[in-house]
Amino acid sequence: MAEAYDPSVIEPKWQTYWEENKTFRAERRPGRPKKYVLDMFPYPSGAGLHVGHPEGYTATDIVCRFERMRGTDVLHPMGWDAFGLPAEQHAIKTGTHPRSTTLKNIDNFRRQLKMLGFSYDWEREVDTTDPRYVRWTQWIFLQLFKKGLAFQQSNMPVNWCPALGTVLANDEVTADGRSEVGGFPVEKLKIRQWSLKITAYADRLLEGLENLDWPETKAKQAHWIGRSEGANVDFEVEGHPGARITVFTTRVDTLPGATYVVLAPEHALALQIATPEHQAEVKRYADEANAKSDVVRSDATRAKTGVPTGAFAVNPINGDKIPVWVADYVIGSYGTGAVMAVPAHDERDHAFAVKYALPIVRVVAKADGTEVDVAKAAYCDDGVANADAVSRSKAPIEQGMPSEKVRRTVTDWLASQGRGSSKITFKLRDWVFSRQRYWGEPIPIYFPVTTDGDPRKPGTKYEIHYDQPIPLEESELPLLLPDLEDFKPGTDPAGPLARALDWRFFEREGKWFARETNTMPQWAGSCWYYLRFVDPTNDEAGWSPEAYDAWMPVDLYVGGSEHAVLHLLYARFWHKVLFDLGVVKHEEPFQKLVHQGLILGEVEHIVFHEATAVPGSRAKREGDRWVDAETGADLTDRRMRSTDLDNRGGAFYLREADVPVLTTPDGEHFAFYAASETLVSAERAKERDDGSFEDAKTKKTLVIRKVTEQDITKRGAHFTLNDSPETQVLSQAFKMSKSRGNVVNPDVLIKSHGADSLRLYEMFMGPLEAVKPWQTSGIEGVRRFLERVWNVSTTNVTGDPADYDVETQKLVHKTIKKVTEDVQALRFNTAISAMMILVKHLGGLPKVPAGAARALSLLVSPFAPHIGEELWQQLGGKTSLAYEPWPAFDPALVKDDVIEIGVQVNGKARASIQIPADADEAAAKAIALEDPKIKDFTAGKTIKKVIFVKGRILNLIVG
RNA sequence: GCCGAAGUGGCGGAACGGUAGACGCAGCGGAUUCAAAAUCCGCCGGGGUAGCCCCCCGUGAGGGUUCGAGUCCCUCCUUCGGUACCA
Repeated sequence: MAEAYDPSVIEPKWQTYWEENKTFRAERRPGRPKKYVLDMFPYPSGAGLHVGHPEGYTATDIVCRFERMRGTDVLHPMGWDAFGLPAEQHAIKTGTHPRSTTLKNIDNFRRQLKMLGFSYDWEREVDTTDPRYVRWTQWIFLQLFKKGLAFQQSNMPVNWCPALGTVLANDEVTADGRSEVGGFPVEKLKIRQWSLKITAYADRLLEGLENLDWPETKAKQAHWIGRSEGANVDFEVEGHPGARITVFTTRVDTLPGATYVVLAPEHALALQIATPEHQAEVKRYADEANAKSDVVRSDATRAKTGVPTGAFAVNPINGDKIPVWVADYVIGSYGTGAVMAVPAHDERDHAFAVKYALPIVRVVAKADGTEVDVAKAAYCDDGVANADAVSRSKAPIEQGMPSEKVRRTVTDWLASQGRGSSKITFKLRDWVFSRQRYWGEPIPIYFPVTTDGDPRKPGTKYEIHYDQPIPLEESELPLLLPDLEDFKPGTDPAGPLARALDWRFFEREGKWFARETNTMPQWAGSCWYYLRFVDPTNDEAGWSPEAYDAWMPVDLYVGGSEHAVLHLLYARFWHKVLFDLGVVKHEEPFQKLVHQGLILGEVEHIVFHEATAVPGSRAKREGDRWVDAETGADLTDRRMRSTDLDNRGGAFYLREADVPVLTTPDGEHFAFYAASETLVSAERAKERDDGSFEDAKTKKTLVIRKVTEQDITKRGAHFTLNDSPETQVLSQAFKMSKSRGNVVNPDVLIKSHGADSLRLYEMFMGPLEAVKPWQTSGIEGVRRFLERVWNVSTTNVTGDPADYDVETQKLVHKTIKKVTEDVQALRFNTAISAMMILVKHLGGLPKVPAGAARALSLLVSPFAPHIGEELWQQLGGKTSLAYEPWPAFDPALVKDDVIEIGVQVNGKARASIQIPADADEAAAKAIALEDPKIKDFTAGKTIKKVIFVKGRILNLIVG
């Protein structure tokens, strides 16, 4: 008896072998096909790998190992997207330099990935924070700058939190304009920002999607780009000969029905044209709108508000004088920041017109000419022009003219009058590219400084001329970050780099200059890493044309769908810019894209109890739980945001119960609840944003209790409690999160079951793209499978061809066919089940043919490479099987001579029969009619019709 | 609201328009064992009948197309993801 399967021995053995032999070094050999298979490289967080990483990485690894065995040259690299906020936050807390944190985390990630046996070419590892990498990120920025695609905007509104000394993203700001962390006031500050002109590529980014083999992500990007065709129309303003309001509309056919014009609060003309008696009101309204957070402003369910300017615009199509309003439902940054309002045919305009009693004029009828009642709701569909449209228009509209034609007619007429033109508008905005942070690529730009001395010395007066940006010479790259001691954001929105005075200011030929202190966003490094992988150590260029030709484009790109829009759109944008520069040769970088599905935690069964809030002062820590100091009862804690609490002179109270919470020294608030005996059925429980649950009716917090499968039974569509069959239980898999405590650690699983089992299980869970709940017992199932693979391949193996029976040969070849096809289609779960069937069969044989065992080790090796290699060696392989030819199947052996097909009578399955594979209809029918069951169903009836699909079905229609 | 994906046993999931539930997990029964673990074998949608034959029902709901629908079409419901005063 051979030794037992022990992954802890064979896995390190083969990992060392691959490393020492550089088994997976990517090389191009003449005359071979190539495949560039790319994983989205990770941000090396301190938490290490989670089970989501190996999912996509195993999928690509299987493809790569399979392709190598089929003679393909494979590029399969890995690297680190290593700039980013967590390392910087860690630095602020601990004073550890982000570089050392980052390097430590990278080491940990690399160790974990190597333990999983991925066939990366580790000589191509890239790190976006490496100066040799940063150099070329900055080089690309300079190209963008020189093409005018990187530019500064001086008054980009940002969320500035003075208390935290930092700029916040929109989702870090609460609805009432405070910081999510700490609840400090947030101001809208207009600061100078770098932007990239991605909008210049909007059309090409949209068109480029067409021929890509991408999933629904294409639709998401198209939606994000948001192209709309319409027209700009100019309205003159009465009493302001120079002023002209340009509106963008997609429904220029409704122009005769425009009864007022609305400007965004930030529109430049708003204050200018407001009449004296309306000035103050317009100003107040604009200020209020500006103070509102974007979250509040974009809440479409909010009632519309607005104020009149007192001014009147002239509708160019009929000369009508219509009022000009200011309202925040019009967005300043989309279109022209002004709309013509046609309440009869636009929902928002309708709601606004009803509220402020503005006239509603109907100019579109249904296609058949019938008029729609627009008193209650707008009619927004296309239709035909009605009589009013004709009478109210100087343009040659005819009654009954379809909307599409009216649009062309009106646009042409406006153009001829010089009052409008057709226009295409995009939702896509330019990409704000600067961050007021330390741990990012410095922007390789500096500015002239006028000063009365050395601007590095305190008290020196100086002025930085941001309007005169100067790019660094390419030879001066990379521009590296200065070493800082203190990474805290300060009072200066220019960011922490502004404090590195020796770095920031420099003197050249008697003149002073100041470097840009903003850094690039984390997206920058990931915008081109796939290009660096083809030539990772090149110091003459980001990549050479030869290396590019050898490997690009990326043939398969696998990563999470959370990057469906931003990363994938930004990278495509840079690629197109590089294409225009002639340094890349394809318009699109990623040919085929697949998103692996999220892996959720194990399913939890949850029972809800009514709860009573307990004052924070009574909560006592006991081990890792909280108890009520008075009653000794277990308490459930809930972390609260200060904005959800009542602040009474510095003491925070729960709103729902008027009970004080516990506030920790670092400003976190915890509410506590004691469970009551009263159960609440799951259909009444509603999950809150913070993960806690409330009663949908009473809005009161519910306490949860986890139960096991033994405690519950499925009744109808739901699980209910055995002890209380009316109480529904919530059975749900939640997203893995530290706070929920349902995170599965790959290190632990590798230790207990081995990397091969983990890889195999993740592929066996279900389709790659699907969201799937984790099930630890499932990994034990695939572990058993690997044990069986091991046992059939190491025990009783016979080299005698006489023992290789035909049935086994057939099954081996069918399995080869199935696995080959499934791997090519990325259907790994069904490929594994096919191998399970083969192993089951081999296990039942008195002796296992060596040919079958060898085929099995080859087939299993892309999925579970360590056991594959080990068995291959034990079966006589002299070297790694990584380049062993993938087994071919014999078509003759895949076909069966006798097959089983179903027989239906009147479309209902009644029996199955064995027939020769090449049997024709008559033969099949004859055999079927001999079958006793079929005889029963056809007895005394005539066969009216026979449907026969060769190899599939026989259907007898009788009557 | 809009766009997209998906609803199949106790659970994860299979199924070119052709015998629904492959494969695995959990469960049940048996073999092995002094015993247990491990392993191996068998059963495993619901109901009827009853042991092993067989019949009926069954892929979110309701219609439709078809000899035949989990699969195609229409309407609706639910879940998940994205997005949202975008004129």
